[in-house]
Amino acid sequence: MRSDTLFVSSLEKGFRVLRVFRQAQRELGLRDLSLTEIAKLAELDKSAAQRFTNTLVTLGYLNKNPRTRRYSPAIGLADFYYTYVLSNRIAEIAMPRMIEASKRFDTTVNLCELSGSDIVYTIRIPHEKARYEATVPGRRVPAFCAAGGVVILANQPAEEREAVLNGSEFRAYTDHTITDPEAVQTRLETARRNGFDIGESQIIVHEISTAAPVFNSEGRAVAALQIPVYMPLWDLESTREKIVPLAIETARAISYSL
Amino acid sequence: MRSDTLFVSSLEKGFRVLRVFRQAQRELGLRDLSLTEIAKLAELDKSAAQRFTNTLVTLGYLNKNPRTRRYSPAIGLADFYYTYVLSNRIAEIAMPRMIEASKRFDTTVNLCELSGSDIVYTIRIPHEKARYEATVPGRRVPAFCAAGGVVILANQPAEEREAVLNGSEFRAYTDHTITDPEAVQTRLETARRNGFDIGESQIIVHEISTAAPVFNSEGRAVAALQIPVYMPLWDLESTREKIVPLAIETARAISYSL
DNA sequence: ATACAGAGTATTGAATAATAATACTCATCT
DNA sequence: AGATGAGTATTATTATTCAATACTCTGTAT
Repeated sequence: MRSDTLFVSSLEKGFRVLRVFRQAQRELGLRDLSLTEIAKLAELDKSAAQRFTNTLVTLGYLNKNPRTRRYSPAIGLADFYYTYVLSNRIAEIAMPRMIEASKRFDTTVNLCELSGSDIVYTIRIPHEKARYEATVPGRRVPAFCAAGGVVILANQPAEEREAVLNGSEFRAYTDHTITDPEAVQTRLETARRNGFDIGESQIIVHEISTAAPVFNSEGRAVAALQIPVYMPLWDLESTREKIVPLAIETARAISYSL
Repeated sequence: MRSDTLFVSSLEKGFRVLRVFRQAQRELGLRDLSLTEIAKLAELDKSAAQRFTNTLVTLGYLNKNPRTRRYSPAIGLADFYYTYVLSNRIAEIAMPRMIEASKRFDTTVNLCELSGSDIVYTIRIPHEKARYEATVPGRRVPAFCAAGGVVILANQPAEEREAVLNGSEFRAYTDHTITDPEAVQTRLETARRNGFDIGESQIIVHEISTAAPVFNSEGRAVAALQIPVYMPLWDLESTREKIVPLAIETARAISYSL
């Protein structure tokens, strides 16, 4: 049994400070925070907040505006994403194929991977104007209702799928989100049988999201190739006819090269 | 004078561990590392390396392969990029304009910002197949010879520009890289006068890199809009005729909305 | 104009988290 | 079979971190 002496709590506190900026964006719509706000959100006392923010500024991961004294995430954080994607072989293999796929119908093309009960969009080829947060990599959305999450979960061992679903909160993001547990299961079964999933307005209203699973050499779904299109330019029929084959074909091309 | 008691050295050691993965990619071509390699590269003793890697795995920022016992960057690191770009107002304003610009001639379009003596590509709209590391955000390149860096430096106060140049190593990346200090200065002056820069094969052979500065409301260059095109499909003349106006126009549109 | 409250900064003695030396296990190589 | 090095686990020591507190500054209320 691993001992707590192997856990460095000061490091965890430092990351806790970084994470409050994401929380502030999501819950408060704030791009920057005062020291007192950071202390509260990170559940640290004032001098701990002072020490950790000072350290993060010195290391280049936070900026401090000298006039307002408010803190914001710094460009040094982009280094970590770069480090991550450069070690991500799935992303490297997918990238040229996604760029090519994006041109077929002038659509955005994304790669996503499971993380806990979420999926993370790790690579994006933006092609259409959409909400800013849906154009940049790194966004997390719940796996149970996102097309990319559905196809990954559908193609996993049953007990792993159940563990993820049990850790999920089946919350509605739009009026169309499928949250009934039986309907969620049916959707997963259909996705497994079809080899793709189409979600309509599950997270973003008017978005038709098509995804196909990417398999590794052991036959395990490790990622999903996802192509969002938008009503009214696209409808379910045109998506089935054009986007579904493209998603499946691109996902397969990636899988074959893994 | 700020005291060292405000610096949390355990936090710095944790980040030092994360940064060795980037170093391993760059210097050793390795995607994953053993505990002993991490200890060496991070200049930590074995049990410190054990404690920090264990903590980073627990927090979701490193993966440990149970079979090989090697560590690699984890998807949790993408959260930090997302946090950073969501707080980056320049990127948010730039994104739809970059997507649109990308379609004009079917080219990649990038946004970059100065960081130390480097520029970091913070947003990329990939459009052509290129080296993988040139298609994902987060890549750092030296500002003195990259077109994006040249136009940012050219439009900054003289003492800030000199500070960056003095902190730069004028190293050649290709046979074409301009490294002579006088030639670097001439290039900066030309870029300032022209309102754009074109670099040919400065960092990547056969790449023609065009950049125009993005100004904030105080008239300060805060970013650059950069469009790479590749020989032999493009040459200097067609780049001047088509890409330069597009870069300037897109950078201006971004500047006007800041 | 003045007083007050809260945010932010700076200091420091004490506590405990982190250090790092070391023992042990296991796999690989000779 | 024995040696070596990587990795894991343990623990006494120490110095890093904690957190209480003093001080400064700014904005707001009276």
